[in-house]
Amino acid sequence: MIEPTQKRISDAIIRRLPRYYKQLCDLEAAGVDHISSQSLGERLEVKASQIRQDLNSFGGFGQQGYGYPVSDLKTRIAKILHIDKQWRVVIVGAGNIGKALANYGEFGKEGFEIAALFDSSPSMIGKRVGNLEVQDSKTLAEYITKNNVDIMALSVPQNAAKELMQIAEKTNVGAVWNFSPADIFSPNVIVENIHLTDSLMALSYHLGNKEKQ
Amino acid sequence: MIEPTQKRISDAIIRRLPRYYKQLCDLEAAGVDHISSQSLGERLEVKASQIRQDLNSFGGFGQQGYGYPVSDLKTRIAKILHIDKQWRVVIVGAGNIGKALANYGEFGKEGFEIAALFDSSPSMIGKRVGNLEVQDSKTLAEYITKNNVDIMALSVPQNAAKELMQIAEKTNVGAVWNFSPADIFSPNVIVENIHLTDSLMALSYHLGNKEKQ
DNA sequence: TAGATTGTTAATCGATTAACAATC
DNA sequence: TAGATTGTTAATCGATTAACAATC
Repeated sequence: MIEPTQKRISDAIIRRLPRYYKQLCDLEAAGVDHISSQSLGERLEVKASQIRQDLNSFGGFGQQGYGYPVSDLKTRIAKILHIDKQWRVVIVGAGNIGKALANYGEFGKEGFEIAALFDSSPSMIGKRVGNLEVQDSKTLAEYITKNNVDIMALSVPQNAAKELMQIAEKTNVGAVWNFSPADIFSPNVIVENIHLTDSLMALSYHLGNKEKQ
Repeated sequence: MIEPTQKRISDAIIRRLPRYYKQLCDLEAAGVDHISSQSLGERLEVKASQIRQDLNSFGGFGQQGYGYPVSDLKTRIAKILHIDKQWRVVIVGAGNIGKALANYGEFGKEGFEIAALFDSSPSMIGKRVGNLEVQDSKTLAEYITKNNVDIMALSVPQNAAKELMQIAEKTNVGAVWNFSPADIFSPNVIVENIHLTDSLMALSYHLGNKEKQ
C-alpha cells in the first residue's frame, strides 16, 4: 500500500483538533453516539464547514445523512495528535510553574508521563515535589541520554533558557515546552511556547479598549 | 481634535505586539537606542515588512533612513497594550496553577496586581499563599463588587468554571484569564484561554510526525 | 424514497509579503 | 547629496466560508 504524499496541515487546523477532541470526550461521557458538524460547530463557535474541512484533510470520518460517530472520531483524532502514545516528559526548573506542572496529575491521564524534575538551586535539589525528588540540573544531559526523554518542559528564568536549549539540541530531546519568557527558535527541536505574560498583555489590550466605550 | 475612526486591529497583530515589546525591553536594557524593522525582524523571525505594517496600523513610529527609536517605541506599544495602567487581578482556585500564579512576582512589575486569592475548599480557606490569605469563594462576588476587579484568573476544575463565569458576568469583571479546561464564551466578558493540555497536544502532533521521518 | 448531512469544489475574505515612492 | 529605511500600496498567498453534488 502506497501512502499518499501527506498534504501539509496548517497550524490553524492542528490547534483546533484538541478542541474537537475535548468536545468529543465530553459527548462520549454524556452517552452521545453521533453528532453532525452543525451541532459540534455550535458547541465550539466554529462554522460547520470548517469542521468538515478540517476533518477531511485527514480523511472521511463521517457518514452522509448521519454525521460523525463520536467514539470513533475521538479515537481517530487521538491518533492524529499522537496522544494514543505515551510521551516521557522532564521538567526543568522547580519554581512556581515547575512545581505546578509536577503536581498536576491530569497530564498523566492524557499520555504525558512526568518522569523527572530538575533544578540548579542547592536549596531545591533533593526536595520532594509530588512523587518526584528534585534532581541536580547538572545531571540533566546524562539523564536525557539514558532515559529517552521526549519532551523537556522549561520553567526557568530567561537567562537559563539558552543553555538548556543547547542541552536539548545536543541530547536530541524531541520537543521543548517553553514556559520561560525567552523567545526560542530551533531548527531541530520542536518548540511550543506558553508565554503567560504575552497572553496577559493581549487581554490587557482588549480590556483597555473596552473601557473607552 | 477628532479621533479617526479606529480601524479594526486583527488578533494576529495584537499577539505580535507583546513579542515586539519584549525585544524592545531587552534592547533598551542593552543600551541600543534605535533599530530597523529589518534587524528587529531577524531577532523575532518575522518579516521586516510585517513589523512595519503592524506598527503602522497604530501610526508612524519610525523615521525614514534611521529606524525606530527603541525607548519611544517601547513606550508607545505599552500604551497600545494598556500595560502602562495598573490592572487588578483576583485568582480563583488555589490549586497548583492558582498558587503558582499567586507566587509569581513578575506580574506585579508588568502592571498586574494580584489583589486576592479565593478557593472553595475548607481545607484551603484561611491558608497563606505568598502574601495572600486564601478567601472563601462564597465571598467572591461581594469582593469584586466592592473592590473594582479588572481581571479574574480562573484556575479551577472544569465543573466549577460555569458558575464562576456567571459571577464574572453579574459583577461586571472586565476579563477572565481562563486556565480551566472549560471552553468559555461570553458576549460581555473578555476571555483569554490558556489551555495547557491543548498546547501539549499540538506539541504531541509534531512530535509524532517527526518520529516518522 | 425522501431527508439529512457529508465530502469537496469554488468563492470570499483576510493576512502576509513584496515593491517602491517618500523622506529623513 | 547619497544612503538607508520607513510608510504605504499592490500582489500574493493561505485560510475560511458558502454552495452543492454525492450518498447514506
